[in-house]
Amino acid sequence: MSNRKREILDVAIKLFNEKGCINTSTRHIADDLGISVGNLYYYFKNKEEIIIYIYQTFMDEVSTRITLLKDDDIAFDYYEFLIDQMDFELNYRFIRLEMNNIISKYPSVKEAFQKGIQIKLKQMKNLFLHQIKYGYIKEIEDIELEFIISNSWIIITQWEIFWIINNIKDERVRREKGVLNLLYFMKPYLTTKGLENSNLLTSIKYLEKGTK
Amino acid sequence: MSNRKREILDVAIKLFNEKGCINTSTRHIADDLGISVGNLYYYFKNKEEIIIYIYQTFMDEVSTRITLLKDDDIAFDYYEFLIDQMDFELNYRFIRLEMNNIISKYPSVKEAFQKGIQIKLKQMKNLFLHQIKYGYIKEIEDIELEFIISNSWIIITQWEIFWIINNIKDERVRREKGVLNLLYFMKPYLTTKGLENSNLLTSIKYLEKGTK
Amino acid sequence: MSNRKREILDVAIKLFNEKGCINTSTRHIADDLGISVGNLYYYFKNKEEIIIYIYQTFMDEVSTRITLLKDDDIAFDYYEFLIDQMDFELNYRFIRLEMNNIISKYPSVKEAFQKGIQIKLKQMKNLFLHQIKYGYIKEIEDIELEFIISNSWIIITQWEIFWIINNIKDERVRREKGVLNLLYFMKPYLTTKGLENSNLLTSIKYLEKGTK
Amino acid sequence: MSNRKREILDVAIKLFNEKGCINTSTRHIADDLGISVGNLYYYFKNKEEIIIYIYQTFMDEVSTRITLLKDDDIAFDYYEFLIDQMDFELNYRFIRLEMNNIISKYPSVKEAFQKGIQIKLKQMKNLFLHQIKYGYIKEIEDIELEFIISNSWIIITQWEIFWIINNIKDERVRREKGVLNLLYFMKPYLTTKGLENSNLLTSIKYLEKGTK
DNA sequence: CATGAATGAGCTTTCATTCAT
DNA sequence: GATGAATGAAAGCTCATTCAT
Repeated sequence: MSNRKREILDVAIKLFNEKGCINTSTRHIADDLGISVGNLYYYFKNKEEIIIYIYQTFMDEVSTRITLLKDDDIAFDYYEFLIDQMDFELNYRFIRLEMNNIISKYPSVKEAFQKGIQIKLKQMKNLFLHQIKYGYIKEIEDIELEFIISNSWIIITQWEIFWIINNIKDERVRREKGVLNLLYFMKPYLTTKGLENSNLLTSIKYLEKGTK
Repeated sequence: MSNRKREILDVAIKLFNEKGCINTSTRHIADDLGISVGNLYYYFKNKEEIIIYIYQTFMDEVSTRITLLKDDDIAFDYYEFLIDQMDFELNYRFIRLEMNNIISKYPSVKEAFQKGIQIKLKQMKNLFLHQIKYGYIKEIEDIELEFIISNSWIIITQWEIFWIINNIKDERVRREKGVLNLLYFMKPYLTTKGLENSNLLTSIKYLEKGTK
Repeated sequence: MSNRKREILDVAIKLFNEKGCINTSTRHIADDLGISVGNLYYYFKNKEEIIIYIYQTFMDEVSTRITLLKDDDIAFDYYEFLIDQMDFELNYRFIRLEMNNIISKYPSVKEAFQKGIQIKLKQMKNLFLHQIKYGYIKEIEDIELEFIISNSWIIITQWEIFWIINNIKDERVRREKGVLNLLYFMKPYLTTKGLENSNLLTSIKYLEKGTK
Repeated sequence: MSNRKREILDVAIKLFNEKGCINTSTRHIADDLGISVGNLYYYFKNKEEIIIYIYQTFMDEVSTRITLLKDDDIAFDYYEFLIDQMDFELNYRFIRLEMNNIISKYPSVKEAFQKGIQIKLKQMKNLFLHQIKYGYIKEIEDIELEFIISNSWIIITQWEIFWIINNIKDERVRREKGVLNLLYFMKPYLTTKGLENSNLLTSIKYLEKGTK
């Protein structure tokens, strides 16, 4: 990918996160970069394509970040995973926050989202099954597991709007709250072994100090 | 409130839910009602005010719907409450789905949202404390309770986007999935007494049949 | 139709004829009239609609101009009909001259054109049949008649481009040449009775003087 | 002319005929050929020049195609001439169909057209005079001949728009109709000798079968 | 010869809002 | 109360053309 294309995407991501994707015009992006609109359209055939490229970048980064769990008796590292994950997701906040508006305005983006979500859900299921197998997470019936996973997805992607409305203005603080949201969500599903051997509880304690 | 004002709000709500708030123009609302744009602006000074009024209507209805729990030893009626609650929330879906865009475009709406969320959270907390007091829900430390409640809010308000992206096209089916999301979310917090005496488990079973 | 709507159409017709329909932007029209573009779009939902309205106006005027031939033994008045017809057609020159470009850019205009042409062809056929019946025009086989009529249409609608390229700059002179094109085209089909009793030959003579 | 220049013209002609000259961008031409826009502008200083070159190519081919009638007593071969002529004109349809737009957008193209038309008219006149001399076509006064020739030009160049609007979608069928337009146009001017000795009538019969 | 990045003006269209009547 | 004409800014996008390399 050419440098300029990268630059456009970077500026677009920045502005989308700052002001919202819907509220950011192609001219805004061009102006911010100091190029002409025509030039922007030389690299991308329309705004939809910009969004799709951003989403692909996002998904690519997601893939490289996957904690590949080998089939070993090892507890999941909640802290590292979540801090890392959410930190990086902040760079693409607009995707979660404006998902519905984006979908209804740019239909082909919806397809990209649908593919992306399938991958995420599979990864999450594998993670759960692994932790169940080695006794870190309690046995769960399959149908319940499906809903636990969808609840995880909802919390992972939608926590931020809650803290925005609750007027937490510091992005970093928000993110820590978001991590706590997920840690507390997971807590009841852990076995005694899970609570004793994973870093879930210590992570909670560590983050709660920071939050105060 | 004058009849006309009410009519405008009703049409606005209808269109916002159908096509999205951002995609619905003031002219569109006026046309649908069969009045002039000028007249619409006689009743509301701008689009922002319409949204705020809708949100107030929404909050008012929320209040009247509150299951006022007396201080009695009685299990919470999950089924009736959630079905009723979510059914009614469908009438204001756009608020949840476009929350972020609305906030960033109409800053004064944010304040209304902030007030509204405080009320909701207080209600939810009372409910939890009541059920804990009578042994239907496990004892929970205060800080954990805060996050359980924020997680509840996130799931209650944000479940729909998950099922939309997962291509569940029937609104009714989506809503039932949403109810299941919350029921499964609550399940681990219930005591044995809670599981035996509340209708949470039977509600789950009942809804799972329908969903298939 | 409101005055403003009429004004917009009039300015549009003027500019379309002067600079071409394709080369005239909606902003040109608005500027020429001294109104805002927004206002123009208040009256017409898009440029296509403007064109269709113009074409309808055109066809309506065509209808009122139809020489309704009763079933009497009377020679067709070439002069009055053609001078009148072509004079008025000058006001809508762009339709003939840019037909192909308009059709390919505004598909729904094509349908309007198609309907219009059918009416025209029917009228022309009736006229021929009437003149044949009373011996002013020679007997013609049906299939030949079809092609004579299509040739008439081609000449009636497309003569102007010939005289433009041949550098006849005066619109009035061009029109007289156009009339002569059609008179000469008709000439071979007239019977002796036709030549003696209609004003075709005298019209030719009259116009030729003017042209020189 | 360099090969590359030729290639550009060929692609331009192809695209102009397919999608219209006005609707074909320089970038489109370059892409179709697989060269850069910059390179295209190395060979032609602007789009206008491309059109002029195409028109010159067109006129050159016209010249080579001229049936040079020697001063012999021989009937004109309508069929071969017209099929050949119109077949080849299909390759430059856009010139006839968009003539007016092209002229008003690219004024210097107009001059080229003007020169071209003069040549054509002269050829046609020679042809008529030759056939009159040997009694195939009736005697015609000079001024009438001028108009017959201009009518021929109009029909030869403008027939297609009629059949396009009449929804004849097959190019080949359209062309045959166009040939018939001209054959029928010529018919009344032929003498008995002309009708008996030329292939005009047989051509008509032959083509009418195909058209049905 | 050839590339392809860059420009800037222009296009059609939408929309919240105002205001004279 | 009610109308609806009017505004002007802004949106997404296209295109002929230029120019450094």
